[in-house]
Amino acid sequence: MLMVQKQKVEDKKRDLEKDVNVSDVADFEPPRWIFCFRLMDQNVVVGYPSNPEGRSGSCRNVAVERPWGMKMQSQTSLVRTFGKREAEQSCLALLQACNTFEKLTQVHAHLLKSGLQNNLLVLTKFASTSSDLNAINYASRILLSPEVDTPLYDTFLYNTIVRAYAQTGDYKGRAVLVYNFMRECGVLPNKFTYPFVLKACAGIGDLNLGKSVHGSVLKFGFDNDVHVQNTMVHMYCCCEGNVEMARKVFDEMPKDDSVTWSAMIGGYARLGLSADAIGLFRKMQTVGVRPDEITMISVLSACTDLGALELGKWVESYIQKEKVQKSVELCNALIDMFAKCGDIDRALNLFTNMNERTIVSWTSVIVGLAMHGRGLETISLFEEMIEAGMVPDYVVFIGLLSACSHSGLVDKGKRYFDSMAEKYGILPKIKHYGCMVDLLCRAGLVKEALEFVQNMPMEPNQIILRTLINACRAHGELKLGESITEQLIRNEPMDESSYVLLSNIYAKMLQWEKKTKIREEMDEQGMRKIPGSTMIEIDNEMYEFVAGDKSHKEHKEIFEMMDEMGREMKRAGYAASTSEVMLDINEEDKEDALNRHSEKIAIAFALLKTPPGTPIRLVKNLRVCADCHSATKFISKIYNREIVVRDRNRFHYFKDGLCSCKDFW
DNA sequence: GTAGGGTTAG
Repeated sequence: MLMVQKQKVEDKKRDLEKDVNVSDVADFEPPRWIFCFRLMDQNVVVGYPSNPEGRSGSCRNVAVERPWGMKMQSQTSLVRTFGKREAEQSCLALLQACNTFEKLTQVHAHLLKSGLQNNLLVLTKFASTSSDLNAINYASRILLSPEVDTPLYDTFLYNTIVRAYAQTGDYKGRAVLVYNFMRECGVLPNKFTYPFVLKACAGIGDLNLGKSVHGSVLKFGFDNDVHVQNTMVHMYCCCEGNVEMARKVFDEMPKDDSVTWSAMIGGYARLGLSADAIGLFRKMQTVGVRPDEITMISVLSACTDLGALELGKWVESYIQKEKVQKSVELCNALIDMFAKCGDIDRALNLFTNMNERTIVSWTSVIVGLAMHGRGLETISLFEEMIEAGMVPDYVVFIGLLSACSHSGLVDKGKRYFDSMAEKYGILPKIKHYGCMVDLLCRAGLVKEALEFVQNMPMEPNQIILRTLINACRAHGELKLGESITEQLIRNEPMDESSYVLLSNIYAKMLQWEKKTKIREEMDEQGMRKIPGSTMIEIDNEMYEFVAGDKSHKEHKEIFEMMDEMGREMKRAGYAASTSEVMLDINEEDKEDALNRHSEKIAIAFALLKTPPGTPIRLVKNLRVCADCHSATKFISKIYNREIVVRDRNRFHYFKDGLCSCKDFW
């Protein structure tokens, strides 16, 4: 008679929806050994199926409860009836049925009152499955209290708490504390403890603890456990400056699997060592380890970083061919890759054909469109997203605001910024303020931008100050720029980019002595300007050029090509924009310096290496300079080539002497 | 009860 049909439960659930307490319990998804639970005169009955051996088909009431006015069988009688494990499971069922921390404490108090003492197994299990920090704290407080004696489950219990904290966003440090406490109590870690605590170390970048855990792993001989070592690789990759150590662990592992390779490839990719990531992926294939979906996501992220569209396309076909499972996340990575490697239409195409989209899918296309300067499309896509019932998060607003900024949509940007808090309840973070400063600065509203910064609820960061300084330089507010830069250098005296900014301002003010002094100071401190570089992919190989680069074996031919380009451009009416050159040299030398920019070298190389009419794709590490921008426009017309340039923050499509950015960048 | 992944202003 306790065989309640599913339909009946559903009906009851619906009837009782108004009653918060009961429906909370009814929402509970029962573990598999509990086959039914039903609501009977407002009592909750947890029923068991026939036991695994197939004895007795009847179910017994293990816990009968009037909503939150508890009437429980005592633990001893539960144990007598069902054995220890089942008794614990029934407690767990009740605790899991609490979907709020408040309910948890209530139920736990009742359990204690009914003689079901501190059931640590149940509590820690609850904490580990809960994302509620309060629940984890509550359980760990009990576990760590001195009067608790946990002879049976020592390591397991600690593992559970360490794991729960390791999975939190901001409290991974507590996982480390619990681990330390566990060691102090003389509880030995096992092979499951290490991945948890290493993950926490990785999350907070605690290299010292990571190393000491590594020592402990060696001491107890867990260094032949592939799971432990995989997390070790991950940990070293996440702790700054220790890729070499990660690689050492990786190289010395007696056996590895796709996870090991993913950890190492992903580590390289996250650190921006994209060429290493791709190289290791190629090695992985020669070794014969089958890459999985997650490997492919890391590889795609490396392609995205390099702007390696051809390689990215190859990865896509590889995914098809090898039938790698195409999850939403993998699709998102593909969309991001195509968008950032310059094939935004392919990205849009993939996006439209997805049957399930997450906020990340939307964000990827929105950011992609923003990078391509397609501001109005970005906005309509955002509106479409809202209509589709997606809840916007703070990341998508960064994409949206930067779209407004790249397309000069000042009023729209301001409106969306205000709507964040008003309409969507998202408090703008410093990055959103940064977007707004950028928006105002690009539109030439330097004074308004300054006012905006002064009225911000937080202190401006270095990025915002730099945006202001660049705007001051571009719009002739040199004195103001100088004073902000000096402030910037006082804040962070060891950052070379501030010195570069200041020296650029002095160049523009024609104050060569001050500029030389800055350069000397930089030399004294051993600082160097980041050299501008341009990358190009030809026949699946990436080539990188810096200004005046003669490292390529065909540099003679390349420079001849550049001379020819220069002659053709002059004939077509090109004049070098020497005002951007920040060197104290004469006009002729300035022109020469411009001609040797890495972008022009890469274009000359591409003209030599690719058949007429094929598009040229370039990836720069800095923003494209005014002279290269103008020169590239000329070249696109003279040589009848589509030239796609991804610079530090957006795409430029050069065709027939025009650029898609409409000279606004 | 075990590991590994993606989106973020200049």
